[in-house]
Amino acid sequence: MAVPSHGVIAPSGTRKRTESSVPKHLPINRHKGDGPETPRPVAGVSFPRYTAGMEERIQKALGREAVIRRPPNLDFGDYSVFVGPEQAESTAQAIRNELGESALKVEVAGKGFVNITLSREAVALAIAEASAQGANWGEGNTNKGQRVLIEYTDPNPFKEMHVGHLMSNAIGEAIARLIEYTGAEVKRANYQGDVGPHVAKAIYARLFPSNIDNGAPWGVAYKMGNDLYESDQSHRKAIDEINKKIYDKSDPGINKLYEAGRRESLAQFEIIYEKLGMEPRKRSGNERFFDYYFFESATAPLGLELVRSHPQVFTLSDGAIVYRGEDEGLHTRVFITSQGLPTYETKELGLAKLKADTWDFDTSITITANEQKAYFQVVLAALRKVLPETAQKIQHVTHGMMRFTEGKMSSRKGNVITALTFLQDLLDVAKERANKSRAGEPDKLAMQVALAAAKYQILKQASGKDIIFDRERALNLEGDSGPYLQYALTRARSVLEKARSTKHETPNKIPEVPYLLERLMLHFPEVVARAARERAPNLLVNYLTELASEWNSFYAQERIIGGDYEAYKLRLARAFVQTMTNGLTLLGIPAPEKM
RNA sequence: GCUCUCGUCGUUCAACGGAUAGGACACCUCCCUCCGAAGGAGGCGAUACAGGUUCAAUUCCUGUCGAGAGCACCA
Repeated sequence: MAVPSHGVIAPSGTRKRTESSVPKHLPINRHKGDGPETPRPVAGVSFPRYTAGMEERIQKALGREAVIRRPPNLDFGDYSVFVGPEQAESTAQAIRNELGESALKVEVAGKGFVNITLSREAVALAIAEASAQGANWGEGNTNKGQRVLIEYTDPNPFKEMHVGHLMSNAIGEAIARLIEYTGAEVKRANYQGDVGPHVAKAIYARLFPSNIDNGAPWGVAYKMGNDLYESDQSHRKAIDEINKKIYDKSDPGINKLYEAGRRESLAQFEIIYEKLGMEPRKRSGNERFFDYYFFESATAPLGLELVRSHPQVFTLSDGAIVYRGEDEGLHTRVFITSQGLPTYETKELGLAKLKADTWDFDTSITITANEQKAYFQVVLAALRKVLPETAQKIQHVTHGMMRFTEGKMSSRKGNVITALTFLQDLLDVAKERANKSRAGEPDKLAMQVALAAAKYQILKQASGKDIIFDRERALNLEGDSGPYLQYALTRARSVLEKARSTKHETPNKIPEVPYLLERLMLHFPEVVARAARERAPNLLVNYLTELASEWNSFYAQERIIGGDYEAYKLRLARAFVQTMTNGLTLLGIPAPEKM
């Protein structure tokens, strides 16, 4: 479904380190002296999954459902669960028995919290695991065997892709990757409005050379057509005529123009998907970045068939066929106009059927702006009566709209920010920095940074809420931002690179007390699992921001190369690089080598 | 008017009914003879209002005020 004319724009940037206040200066790891030997994984032997399994082990000890979380302050421990004052002591004992030597201490605190602090060995093992598992670090199996279809982006041919589509794309792609990472088979779908009044408007503008320069982009033609449509009855009539002709393909001249416009628009979109860093799903062809491309021209007939074959579900009203949702607390919506044309609602029904016919999914997720929430509920209500088994597999995830601080923007007023201009603005700022950076290819880096800035702003917020765009803030590459994460990553990489050339013989010792950095890092798999479960990439964004902050602190305070515990600190740096790289990749944010 | 969503430092975002409400931007102090200052350390600063439920409420319920979105032939 095409994302409608959102208000426009980008978010501003801020928030980080949200999940807890990690004190930066515990009297940790200051002492010298010999720590225990680092546990080493034995080649070819899979070692116990201390971290990924930790929550499960605690859960098992509890014997019932309870929320296990990272405490608000790591002073309390590495895991915390609230069980109430009566149960606290017995629960603590059960957890002690279950965790054994993995836990340094399990204690009752406050009015019924059980706090669990991992042993030094357990933390070190988690860090070793992070590096050893490489690109698989953080993977889960909570969605193993699931087949998930996810539809997002949904730009309309003949119109421009704007920032709203960018939001849908960033959120959809991140959710797709998160769900894949937890074991599901994921197919990406893009649903596009290649028929309908907006197409007629664009074609109408193009039909008459006096209206518009024939070489103008289709997005411009659409705007022109829309203005004409609203300005005069005769234009409106003519455009309605064209709309019909597009549906029934009765006019060769229009058909030709239509085919060209559709092709040109779609090709343009693919270029943007590539810029956005999507992975090609197919080797060649014009449609490469999604597994499936669904079009309204295909869903319309399917939807019409569904509506017409269920006269008991729909009712005739003023010549139109409608669905009355009042009984379900919804409202009435038109499915077939009095002129006999299918509306968006009917096409959506057809889309549900088309999806189900195309791939046998367990779950179908659709990402749209939240202004479509009520509409979607009506469609879903109708679908439950028409295709009940498909209806129950459908989930709707909504995102807020981008709005300007100066006031509301509207596509009808023509002040929409297109996807390309938005990216270009960020790119211009990023370029200034990139040219002064250590990167070998500043242009490439600038694009990576611009993408990071854009996606971070979109993904950092809980979905469903509007994103307020403050241009100055949006273009600020400091503080809570995508580049902040990238910067932390490249500094760690830089240390590792330098360590390769300056080789020191250091004893393989580890500090007795774990650094906060490692204690934070070991939670990565759990964060990924939760973000996937809740379809909430912002949880991962928050966590990575906190992690980057902790790394920057660690880096500022601790001498790594040439310092105490050099080998262990380098191992930590390696684990951090792996965690940040995997996290950024899951979000669809580029992880540069240098910057 | 009806329905839904939302009101948290000056601004913009966190906090899955639990611990001292956490960041960033802005503002004020500090820190590059030392692995990268797109960085680090510190300071200032908030739950719209009124009730209710609960051992415990930013979170759940009711009301008031305020903001946004949706509400029949657009998508």
